[in-house]
Amino acid sequence: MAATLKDVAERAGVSRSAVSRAFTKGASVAPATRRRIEQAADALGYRPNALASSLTTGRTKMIGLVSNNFHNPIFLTVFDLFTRALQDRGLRPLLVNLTDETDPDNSVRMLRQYSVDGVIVASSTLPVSFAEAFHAAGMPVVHSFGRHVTFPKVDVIGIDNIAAGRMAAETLYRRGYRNVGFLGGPANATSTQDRYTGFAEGLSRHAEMSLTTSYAAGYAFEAGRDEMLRLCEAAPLAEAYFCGDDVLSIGALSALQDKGLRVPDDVGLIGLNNMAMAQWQNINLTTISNPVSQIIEKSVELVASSVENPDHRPAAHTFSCTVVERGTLRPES
Amino acid sequence: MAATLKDVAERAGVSRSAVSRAFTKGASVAPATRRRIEQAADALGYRPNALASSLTTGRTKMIGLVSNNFHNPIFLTVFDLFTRALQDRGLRPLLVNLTDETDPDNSVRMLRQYSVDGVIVASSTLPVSFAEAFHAAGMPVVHSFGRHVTFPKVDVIGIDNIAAGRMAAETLYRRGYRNVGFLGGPANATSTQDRYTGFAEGLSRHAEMSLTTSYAAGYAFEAGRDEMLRLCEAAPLAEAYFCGDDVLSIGALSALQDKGLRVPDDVGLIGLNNMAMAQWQNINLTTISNPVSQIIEKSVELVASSVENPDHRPAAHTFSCTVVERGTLRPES
DNA sequence: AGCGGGTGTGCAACCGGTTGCACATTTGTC
DNA sequence: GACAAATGTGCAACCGGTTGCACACCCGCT
Repeated sequence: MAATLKDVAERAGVSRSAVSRAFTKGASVAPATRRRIEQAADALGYRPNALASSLTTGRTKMIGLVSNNFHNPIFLTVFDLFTRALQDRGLRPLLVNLTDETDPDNSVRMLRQYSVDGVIVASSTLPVSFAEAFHAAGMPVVHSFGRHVTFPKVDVIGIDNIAAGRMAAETLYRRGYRNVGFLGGPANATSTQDRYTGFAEGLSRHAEMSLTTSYAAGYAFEAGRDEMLRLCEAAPLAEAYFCGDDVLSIGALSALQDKGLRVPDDVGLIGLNNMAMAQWQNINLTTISNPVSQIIEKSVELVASSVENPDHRPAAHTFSCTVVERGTLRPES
Repeated sequence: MAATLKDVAERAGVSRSAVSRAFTKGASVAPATRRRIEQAADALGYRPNALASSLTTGRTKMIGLVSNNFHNPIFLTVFDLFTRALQDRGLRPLLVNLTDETDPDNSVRMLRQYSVDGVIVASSTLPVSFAEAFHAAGMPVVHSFGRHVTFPKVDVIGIDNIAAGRMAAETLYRRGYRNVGFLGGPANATSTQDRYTGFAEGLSRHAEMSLTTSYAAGYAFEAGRDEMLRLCEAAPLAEAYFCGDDVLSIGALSALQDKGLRVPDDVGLIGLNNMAMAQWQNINLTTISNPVSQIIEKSVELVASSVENPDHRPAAHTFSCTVVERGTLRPES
C-alpha cells in the first residue's frame, strides 16, 4: 500500500541508500540527485517508516508516559502539558494507564517490547521503587511529581512535599488557627505521607497547636466529601483542615456546605495543587500552588537529555510552592 | 543490551525460526524444544521486539488516539476509559494532542510513519472531514463523539446532538419555561451547531417559546462564565439556559451566583454530558447524560474489528441520552 | 517391510530501513 | 596538467523479527 524506499529509488533511478540519505539530516547527497529523489518521493507520497528505521538507529522517539492518576482533575492539565512538550521535541507519548497496578513489571515489559526511548512516570502516589524498575531494565526514566529524596537512583522532578506540609502548618498558625486537622489522601501514597510529616513537624514548632489526622480513600472528590461527612458526625471538628489535595478540599467543602457550615467562617480549608478549578469563583479555594508546568517542562527536558547521555547522574529537581490566597481561610489578623 | 532471538536460539541450540515459533501462538513446536527455548528465554530475560515483528506482520498493536479537548474535565474520564479499553485488548494508545490544529495532515503523516493499526479521533468539535483524512490515507479510523450523519465515510460513534437539543427544548417547555436561551460552545464546533439546530427545532414546535442565542469562546469554565456575565450586563436574561456542555453550565452558574441570582429560582440551567462533576453536591447540575462509556467501548470494539476486516461498511452508531434531574431547573409542575 | 500422512525444524528470503566501506567522480591546489 | 582531498553513490551486511518451502523424522497401518 504505502510507498517504500525501494519504490522511490526505482522511480528516481538511484539506489535505496541514496534515498535513505536524502532523508537523513546531514548526509551528503548531490543537489541534483536530491531533487530527483524528492520529486519521486512527493509523487508517491513517501514517508520513511519510523519503526523500520528504529531497528538500526535504536531510536523510536517514543516515550512511555505512565500514570495512575486518571481521576484527579489536575491530570487533565498534566496530560495536556506533557503531550505538548513531548510533541514540541518530536517525541511521541505512548500512554500507559496503571489503574490500581502497583507492580511495575507489566509496564516495564511492555515498554521494552516497544523500545521506547525513555519513560516518564507521572504520579505522586507511587513509591520510588516503581520508577527505578525502568531504570533497572535499562531505560532512561524520570519520575515526575515523585517523592523528593536526596540521592535518588533516577531523576525525580516535583515539589518538596514535606516543605509544602510545613508551609500549610505555618499558614494556619499565622491565621490564628490552633486546633487543626490533616485530611490526607490515601495513607500509602508517598505524597500523603510526606505532606503529613511536614505538616506535623511544622505544627510542632508551636506548642499550642493541636492536630487530628484522617485519610480519604483516594485523591478524589467523593473520597474527600465522604471523609469530611464522617468527621462531622464523629467528633467536634477542627477549626481548619489542610487537605492533601485540591480535589479533596472541594469534596470537603461540599460536605461542610451540606452540613450548613460556612467556609471560612466556621471551618477553614487549605488545599494543595492550585488546579484550574481552585480558582473557579464558586470554589475559590485557598491552596498551595504546584508548579506543574515547570515540573513538566523539566521532566521532558531531562528524559530527552538522558536519552542522549545515558550515564548522566540522576538528581532530585525540586520546585518551590507558594500559598495562593483565596477565600477558604480567614484572613491573617 | 537486550537479548534477541539469536541469543536465545544459540543458548537453546535451535534455529531462530524455532524460537520465533515458540513465541507465536498456534505454531507447531515439539514440547521438548519449547521447554528448552523457554528456559533459555527466561535466563536471558528475552521478550520479542514488537516493532521488529510489526515489520513482517504489518501489525503494531498501536492505536493513534487523537484529541483536541484537553480542557474539558469530561476528557479525563474519556482518556481513562479509552486507555483501559485499549489495554484490555492488548492495544497501545499513541496519544496525539491537537491543540488548535484543525488540519489533519500532520497527524496523518505522523501516525502513518508509526504504522499504527488504527486511529481513534475523540472530539466533538472537529469536522467530519478530519477523521476521513485518516481513512483516505488507508488507516482504519473511528470518530468518537463525532457528528451523527446518516451515511458516514468512517464509523462515527456518539450521540445524536440534534436529538439532544430537542430533548433540552422539550424539558424546558415541560417545566414551564417560555423565554429561553442557548449558551453554546464555539460556533464552529459541529456539536454546538447540531445542539443548536435541535434545540431551535424543538422550541419551534411550541409557538409560545422564544429563544436568544449566544456562544462561548470554548468548551471551558471561564468561557461559560464570561459569556454569562456578558449576558447579565447586556439585556434581560432568559428564564432558563441550555448550555452546550456541563463545564459551560458550571461557568454560567458561577456567573449567576456572583450577580446574586439564585439557580433555579431566578434562572434555570441545563447542561449536557453529565460529567462526574455535575453530581458534585455543590454543583448539582441538571443535565443530559452522555453515555461516554458505551461510546468508548463501542469505539474500541469497532477500531479493533476494522483492523481485522478493512473493508467493513462504516456506519453511525448512536447512543441515546436521557435527562438527569438534579437541582438547576425548577420541578415539572 | 513398505507406505502415507502428519509433525517438527532449518534454510533463506523478506519486512523497510541504515551505514561502513570501496570506488568513482568532482573539486581545489600548485 | 598532475595529484591530493573532498564529495557522492552503490554494494552488501545488518537491525530483530516472520514465514513459505523443503525435508527429515516418527507414527500407525496394511
